[in-house]
Amino acid sequence: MAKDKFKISFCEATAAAFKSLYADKYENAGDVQIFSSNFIYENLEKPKDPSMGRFALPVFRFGKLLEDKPPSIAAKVAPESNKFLSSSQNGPAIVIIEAAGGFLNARPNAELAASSTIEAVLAAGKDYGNSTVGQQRKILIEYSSPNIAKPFGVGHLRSTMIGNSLRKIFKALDYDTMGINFLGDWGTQFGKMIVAYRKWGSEDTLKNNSAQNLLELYVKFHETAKEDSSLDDDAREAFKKLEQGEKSEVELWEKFKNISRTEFDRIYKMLGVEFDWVTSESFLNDKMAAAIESLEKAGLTSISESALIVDIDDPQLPPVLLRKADGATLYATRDVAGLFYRWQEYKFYQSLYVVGSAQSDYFKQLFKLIELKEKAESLSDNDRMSGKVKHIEFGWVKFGDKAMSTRQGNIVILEDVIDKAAELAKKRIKEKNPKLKTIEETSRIIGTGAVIFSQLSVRRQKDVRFDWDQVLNFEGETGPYLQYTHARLCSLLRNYDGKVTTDIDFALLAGNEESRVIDLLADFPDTVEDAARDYDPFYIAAMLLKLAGAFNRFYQRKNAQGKIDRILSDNKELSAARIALVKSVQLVINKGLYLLGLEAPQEM
RNA sequence: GCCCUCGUAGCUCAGUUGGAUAGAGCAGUGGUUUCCUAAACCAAAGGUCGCAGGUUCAAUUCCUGCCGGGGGUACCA
Repeated sequence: MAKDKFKISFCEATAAAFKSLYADKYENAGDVQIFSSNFIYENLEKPKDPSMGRFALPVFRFGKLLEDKPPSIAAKVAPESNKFLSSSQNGPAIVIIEAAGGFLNARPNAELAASSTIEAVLAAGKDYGNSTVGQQRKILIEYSSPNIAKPFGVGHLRSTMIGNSLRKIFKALDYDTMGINFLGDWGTQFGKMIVAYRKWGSEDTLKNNSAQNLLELYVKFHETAKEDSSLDDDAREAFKKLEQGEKSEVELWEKFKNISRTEFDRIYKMLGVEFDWVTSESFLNDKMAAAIESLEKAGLTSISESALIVDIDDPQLPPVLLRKADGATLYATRDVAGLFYRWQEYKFYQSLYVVGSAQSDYFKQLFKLIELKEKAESLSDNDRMSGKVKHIEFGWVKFGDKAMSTRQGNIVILEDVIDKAAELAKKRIKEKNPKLKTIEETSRIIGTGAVIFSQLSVRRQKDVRFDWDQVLNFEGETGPYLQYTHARLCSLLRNYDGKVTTDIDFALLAGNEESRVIDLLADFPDTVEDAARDYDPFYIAAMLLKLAGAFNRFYQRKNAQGKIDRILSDNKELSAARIALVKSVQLVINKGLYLLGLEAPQEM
């Protein structure tokens, strides 16, 4: 929670009330617990129901200390605190405190909350929600990282969008952020592709719609290999040749790679996803030997079943394989080399790997390996990356009741989904707003917005179901709902013929609906920090939905006559006050959508 | 077998370090537009929080066991 003046006043007032009401207990206990305003501050909570107040102090746990019953404590302290508040200030009390059972609920003075919040938002503008907590510390975020020679499926979307959003969030908090796309362009799978291509493919396979053709080859390989395991041996052999630099294998590999790269670039552009560094596994080919050597030097390696391994001293985890029995390397070999390389190169504050939870054991292995190595080298804390590298895991994208798996061909092509969503959006625009000039562009924005938001509106750790009906529904808790609300706010701003200013009567914004909107606006900076702390953009998505809902209720509020209480009316003073709130909401929704990686249309 | 993870309304999900009558959206029901964009808003309806114990003033939240889904478990990435 942000240190705002409302909370500070509340804490000082209640601490004073406790001291005077329970003077004998205070004498014995001293300046601890509820007698300390700092302690109270740390124990503030947010009520479940916003109508109960903006923040609250539960007093249950102080029953023993005060030898009093919680409801009785609250009932005594509330009026005493209020008395303290009104006597210590001239003018109206800054917060009003109410007892409710064992809780002390606090409601900031609506007019003061409106002025401090709206002034803060409008002064900061697009920078509202930013902070300097990052202090330019280096943070690496690896995300997306699809495998070459496979199509970009909905399954890749989760990592891509979570990472893309985290990159923006950390940038907003002034971290020196580096988004990394680590393409899978090496490994036995390319042996498989080469074998499959030679068996069933031709030049044509690489021409039209070739990414799709590559997928078919890949799936066919796995289907056939189930019956005939000699194919797997062939694949290992082909990869070994590739790794040894055999010309015909390398040529094929490069063709696969180029096809995929072109495809990926197009998709990232469509999604608005950015990276600061696009690298790949093969980039590390010449760095693996040194990595292995350093592990050997640290005395960590051994030979087991003719493979080179690091036994990581953990009964729960298997050893890390660095070299297979046939001498070829593995993904882990490259990842380890990559870890060392990035640490050496960037000396990061943190390095994040946005990768599915299926690989959580694997990351535990890697981190353990680092820990052992740095211990063996007896590095100083400053020189250790141990503890700075994190696996940001997330749940599966499920399709039907199965996890999406390229190998089983259970995959939905991302582009198909976006196309379908955009098409539907276009249809809706033609019905609702046929005069819109930018139909094509706007329907694209809405379609991608729907798809992206579907990935961010569930907590990171949980599986997310891909369901056509849900993705193509633009109502309720969806990206298009937020975008629509934004367009509506922009429309109000267009219709207002004055200038937006904070030179207004904030008392006109003291209604319940307005106060709810204002509370949420005030929470936004905290929400951004929460999202960074838990590496989960979901917090922002959830907050925006609440904000949009709160605004829409305000927008459609009816007066006593049952008519809409319009934001813009003949009452100039009222319109000026309301438009300042409108502008604030528009800025925050715009910023929030940006941090999530969605575009915010002006009109739709 | 062992390890990890999840189990909340018909469906999809929230529920912050334990706290106030467990909240939204979708679907379904009823309503709101002389139109500041109805992709919206309002109302009613819908729940033994997987099951059983335990810790606590207080458990959906923490601990143990069981049941059920998913994942992982050295030469895939």
